[in-house]
Amino acid sequence: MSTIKDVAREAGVSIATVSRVVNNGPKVGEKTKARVLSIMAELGYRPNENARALVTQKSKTLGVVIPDLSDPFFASLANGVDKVARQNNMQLLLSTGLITEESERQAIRLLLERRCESIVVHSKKLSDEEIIEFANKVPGLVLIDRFIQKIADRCIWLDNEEGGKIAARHLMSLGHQQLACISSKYQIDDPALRFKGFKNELTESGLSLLNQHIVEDEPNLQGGEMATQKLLASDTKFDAIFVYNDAMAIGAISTLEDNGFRVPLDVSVIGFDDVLLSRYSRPKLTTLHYPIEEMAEFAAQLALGNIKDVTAQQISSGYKYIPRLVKRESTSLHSFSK
Amino acid sequence: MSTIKDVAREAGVSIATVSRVVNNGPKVGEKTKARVLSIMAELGYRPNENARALVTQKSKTLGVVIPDLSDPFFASLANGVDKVARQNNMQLLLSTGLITEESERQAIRLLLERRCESIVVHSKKLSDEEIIEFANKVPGLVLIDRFIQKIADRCIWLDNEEGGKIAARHLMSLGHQQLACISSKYQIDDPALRFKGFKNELTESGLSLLNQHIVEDEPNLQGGEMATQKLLASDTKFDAIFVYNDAMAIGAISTLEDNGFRVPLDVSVIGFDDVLLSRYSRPKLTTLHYPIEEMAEFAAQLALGNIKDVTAQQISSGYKYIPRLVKRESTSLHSFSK
DNA sequence: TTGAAAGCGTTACCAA
DNA sequence: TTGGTAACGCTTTCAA
Repeated sequence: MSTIKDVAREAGVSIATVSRVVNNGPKVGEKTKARVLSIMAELGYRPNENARALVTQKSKTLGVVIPDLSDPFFASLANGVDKVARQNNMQLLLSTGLITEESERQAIRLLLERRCESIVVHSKKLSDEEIIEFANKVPGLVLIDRFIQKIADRCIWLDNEEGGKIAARHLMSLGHQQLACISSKYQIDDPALRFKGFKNELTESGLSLLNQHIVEDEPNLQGGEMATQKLLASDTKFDAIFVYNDAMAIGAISTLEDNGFRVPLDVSVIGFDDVLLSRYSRPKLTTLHYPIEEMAEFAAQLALGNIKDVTAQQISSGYKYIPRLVKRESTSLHSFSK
Repeated sequence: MSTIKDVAREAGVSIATVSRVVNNGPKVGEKTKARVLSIMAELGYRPNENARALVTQKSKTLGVVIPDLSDPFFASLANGVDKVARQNNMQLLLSTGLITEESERQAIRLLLERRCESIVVHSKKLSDEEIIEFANKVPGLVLIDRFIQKIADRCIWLDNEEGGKIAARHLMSLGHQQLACISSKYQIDDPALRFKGFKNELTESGLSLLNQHIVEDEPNLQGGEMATQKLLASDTKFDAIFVYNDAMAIGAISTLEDNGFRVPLDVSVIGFDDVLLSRYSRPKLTTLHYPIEEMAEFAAQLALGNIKDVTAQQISSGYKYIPRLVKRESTSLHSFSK
């Protein structure tokens, strides 16, 4: 691959001049410019970005740390960041970190070694302290899907608790009174917060959520099916289910129908996330929209320093997103005839 | 961010020594090594990969060119490449190219400028000639989902035509005789090849495919629904449908059931791709598995030069993958009672 | 308008 | 076992 020197030699000019031509620099004679340009084309010259990064101290690279791309959720996240990267003439450098503390740490380090000045981090395992440390070191590091008070102004997160409340209100507004929940068996924050909000909202309306009305399983299709079987086996009565995510919700619907229940006629089902799946299910799933791509785009802009006017609100509680209720076909007015 | 010089100064050694420590180089005194290591930790020193890339002439980066990450298909592709990158201590640099000729070209160029020596390219718009030119320039450039004879040994592609044949055989083996097709309205290679294979296989068995039995629409859920309505409206008889992709197939099932047809009892439906969706649909979709992630992993290994023994077969027709039939619930024996 | 040269942070070779 | 130094390909002053 030819270098700036080759071009300079062939064109009979100095490398400084070639550099000026490459960068559309000022003050280059029309004739020299034309000659250099033609030599560049002839040689197929392409400037070496690594060398540029070294001298200019900027990498033209937007880093993103996620477990991997196999989960559509993270693919959407990465896609949002990539969109912004492209808008800003930068490229996406992916650093996948699985879900161990050490690999998350390593993923961030690799980005730092490439002198990536803007980084969107999704991390569940690293301690608050370590993340804060990284954040202090890198002004362009931003946290997505997690809230840490000390770096609140760099956190972009979803209010899961409010999501639970919205689900509760929706179900109650339809006349449902016997609510059940299907949760994830993994004890991370998200499910806990969603059901906390859900439960609190019920309580405020004088309804209660019995323990036997909450079942747990793997957060996927099969998990949803299994959980629903447990629910049916437990012989409790319910006319609506709030499910941890869309995949489980679809599993729940499947099992309900296999057991003679019609959704939403006999039982309403509401999911969470609003992934692609929810529009493909029959009946189409009512769910809470998790605007991950939008959040990721915002996070990227924030990392790039493109967000200017920040309110006091945002400085203290970060950039909080509220899930939006998407009414489709899996919930409907409770039929009191039953 | 501190540099190797800072570490050298603080530790009272030369930068050469620090470099040796960093790279676990040979011949470094235990005591100096320990001292340097502790200074490095203290300063939070991280080697600058850009500088390294400049001097070593390797980027530790695996490039991938795709339209974007919003399509799960491309996300899987990228995920496959990323897996291999990680196994080889490299990182994924994403270059998204939309679907215009110029942006595909630009996406490849950006990767070249970063001196990415291994690149997995998905390109539909660039001409064969231009791709060959790039390939000649970069030994580590590999083409996925496309076959070009002159660089056959660097092409990883799916035999769409064979996929169509497999679908035809499956449907015929179930006793179906009145076949219909739902295709994509976009005239790219894939649908054309799939239906060509399908049709040919029918012909060989003495069955024919009438023109009014082929309808087209957008390759998504709604498109599948619309296409199916057209099919029903045309008043032709059919007992099985071969659909361009899973999304359309799910739309087809939905419309069929809305019109009183039971799948697979009255009509068998077979899709293509085997995306996540197909396992979530009811009935679960019978489809042809497109092993894109596996293909992407292989492509990445090939780009890295990790594939050694190549057969004559592969040199002449590239790395050809055959879609695999996945029997689920949307196809079944034709009931002759009807 | 052009060129010379310093410097970006490394690695790797040659001496010591 | 260590250090000095050229070189990687480029940008950016400073002079001319």
